[in-house]
Amino acid sequence: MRENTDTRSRIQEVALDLFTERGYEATSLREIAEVLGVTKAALYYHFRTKEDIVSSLTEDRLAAMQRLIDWAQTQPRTIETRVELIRRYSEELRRGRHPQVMSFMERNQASLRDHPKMGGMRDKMLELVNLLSDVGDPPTTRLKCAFALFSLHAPWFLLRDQNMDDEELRQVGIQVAMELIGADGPVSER
Amino acid sequence: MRENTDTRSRIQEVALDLFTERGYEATSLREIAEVLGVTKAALYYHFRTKEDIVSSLTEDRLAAMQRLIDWAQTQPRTIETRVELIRRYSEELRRGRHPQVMSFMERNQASLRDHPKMGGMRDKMLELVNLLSDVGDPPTTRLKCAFALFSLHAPWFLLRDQNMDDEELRQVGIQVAMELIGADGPVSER
DNA sequence: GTCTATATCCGGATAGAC
DNA sequence: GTCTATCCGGATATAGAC
Repeated sequence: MRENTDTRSRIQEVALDLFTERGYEATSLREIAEVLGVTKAALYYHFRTKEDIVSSLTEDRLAAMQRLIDWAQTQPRTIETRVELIRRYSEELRRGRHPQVMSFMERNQASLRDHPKMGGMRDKMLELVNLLSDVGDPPTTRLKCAFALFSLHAPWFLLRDQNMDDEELRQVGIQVAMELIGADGPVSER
Repeated sequence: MRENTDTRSRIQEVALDLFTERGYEATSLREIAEVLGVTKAALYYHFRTKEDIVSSLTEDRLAAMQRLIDWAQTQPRTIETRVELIRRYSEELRRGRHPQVMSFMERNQASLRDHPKMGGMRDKMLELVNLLSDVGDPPTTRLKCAFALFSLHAPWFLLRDQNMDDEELRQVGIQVAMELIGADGPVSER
């Protein structure tokens, strides 16, 4: 584990790009190898299967989400905690390949449905929505909380046409998320 | 065109289900034929290619969106028009297979990226966002308008765990959409 | 309108040399 | 750590009988 040979990392990068743009199933290992200037067999030295490449891509993301959940569960269920949860979630997205990984999963939901790591992802997302809302809340509130999380990675593809840099997009996402959970601004409690 | 042989319609139905659940690329024509109790060759009588099945599935949806855009462009750019736009969009989703088709496209974005009909879909979505906002509006408003549209089909998969019927889910979507475009409720102009 | 049979191609994955 | 060569299965699509 954790053998960060340069090639391993390059494989991840190219695979993530192609999986996101052309689709997971539509991207063959041959194509990935071709872009890297190596052969399929070379990939199999670094990853046992195609699925394993996806696993390696999502592991960091899952671990980060779990840490966030663990933290939030030790905190009081106040609006301040939720604001901080949003802030920390968004902060994570500045590190590594997290935004691309989210985009990849977003756009390949159907193909990844049976992937071993996906169940965990869905559970963690649900858990985060639960932490952003209370048991008695109406469905509209739940929907808005789900959007709040979504809002933190959505700007990269929903606002692609505006030309804004990563940090600006991130701020837009945060602001809308805050409104959606009922902190700050006019989208408050109801 | 428009030969609504029973089988043709059944092919569409089965294909839509499988494409949505297992993924477009992962679903073979053999599987579709198997579920229907016919052979692959039978499918090729009704549809020239696999892509054509997708085209037939999305055509109604695209036409409905175009009608909506055409209508809105003849109206004043007021909040009342936007409220009515949301209402009509949501009303469409009660007819035919529209919600499933949206779900299918949502979950297979990457695989469908190069599909001929997809460019039109993206353009129309963008146009609708433009009709829900004004040129000078900040990016946060644009993001909220995009979410407003999304809110009209999202309940079906984001609120899957609550057990609510189609009409209840639709109402939840509408209410959140209204808040997001700044009509009704506390999520108003800002 | 549906079948059988087949052509053609390309996918993921493995074995074993270097 | 990367290569060549190859296996095996299943994909889309077509031809032509019924």
